[in-house]
Amino acid sequence: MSLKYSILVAISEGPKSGYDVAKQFDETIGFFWRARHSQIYRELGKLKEKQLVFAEEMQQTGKPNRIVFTISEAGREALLAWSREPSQPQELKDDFLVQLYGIDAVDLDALREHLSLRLERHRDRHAQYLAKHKILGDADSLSDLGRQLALEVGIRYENEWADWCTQALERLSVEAVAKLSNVVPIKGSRNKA
Amino acid sequence: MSLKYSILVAISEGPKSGYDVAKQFDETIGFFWRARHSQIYRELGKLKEKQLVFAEEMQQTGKPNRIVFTISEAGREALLAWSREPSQPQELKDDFLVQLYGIDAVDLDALREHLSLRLERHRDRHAQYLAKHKILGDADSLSDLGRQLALEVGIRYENEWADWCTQALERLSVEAVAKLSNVVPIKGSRNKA
DNA sequence: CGACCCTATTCCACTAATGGAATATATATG
DNA sequence: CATATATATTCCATTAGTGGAATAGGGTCG
Repeated sequence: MSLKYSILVAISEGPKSGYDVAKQFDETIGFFWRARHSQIYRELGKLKEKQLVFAEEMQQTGKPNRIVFTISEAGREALLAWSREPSQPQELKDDFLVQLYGIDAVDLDALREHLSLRLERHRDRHAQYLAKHKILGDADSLSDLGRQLALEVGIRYENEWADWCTQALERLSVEAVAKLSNVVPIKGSRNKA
Repeated sequence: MSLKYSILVAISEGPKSGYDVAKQFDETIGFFWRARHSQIYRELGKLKEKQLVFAEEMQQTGKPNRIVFTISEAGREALLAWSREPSQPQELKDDFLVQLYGIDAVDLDALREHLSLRLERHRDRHAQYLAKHKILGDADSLSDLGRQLALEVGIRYENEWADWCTQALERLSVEAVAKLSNVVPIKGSRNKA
């Protein structure tokens, strides 16, 4: 529900075109709320209709005209109102965990491969967040502090996942699983064999 | 995209009615993939159409007839195929982080309140996952190991969030912020004041 | 005995998000 | 010169998810 507000936050920092917002989503806000440019433009249209932003068309040649959006007083109020109602924490929602849950019905080798891929990816992301965090340095303003804290969620998140992947790879290794399988076949009362 | 497969996983354990699946979602799979019963019934219908499950109506009096779904061979294959293609890790996507990012445009007191609420909630969830994990004991079968690993993601996730909330509450406390604000107003070139 | 929860499913209106095609020009890179 | 990249927006088809009403008889608790 808050793509709308994510965009409003972006514009609250200063007037921006759809293109600018999309760029900012790629670089910063998108860490916490991803969106395609098509979504952004559509949402921007709605914000304009509701008069939370106003639009100004800048003449350009060669490219389509730039439409610059500025937040309105109503927009600022909407942002405040939004921040006052509690938001739902993101639920864990992941194919991969479902696959683990149903591990008996699934291709174990594939799972291991996916684990390695994820490990890499989480490490990358972790490094990315860390770099952004470093740039902020010691937060000496409230707005830096906010961004820092937000990034720290990202850092923790990716770090835990990476760590978990490493563990999971060990505990699901061929050798580790072989040790298990020897013990269970008696108990394993699944519908197959 | 994988509500479909989450349901298929549930049914792969043994024949179940929509109601059974919904219950299981409340208790276990739903930790990793939430869904309303209305979604489940709809998806079940689609699975049946695609012949990944077959349905058998059990006569009952008093209540609507129970429709029991059993996985088909095609269903098992679909599950395998699904597990072979890599899944996208869940993106961090959270209103709260966006609010932090836009902290200047937002109600700070409200933010603090929400942080406390979240802290509680994450602690609750953490305890919940931990309890489920304990029940599994030392995983002595592959399927237990899978479930254990899945739960461990939940445990880590909730734990990190709880930890972060605690930190954030300190660093966003009135006193902490007061110290900041004294330093910055010169630099703060926001559009207000 | 009334209130409420459990079993069990169907249906529907709605909002949100995905993802990519289409269009058009300037500038930079090799 | 060709190719790619950056600027800038519009449109659209589709999937996924939310949330709650409607129906209906059974059992449980005080």
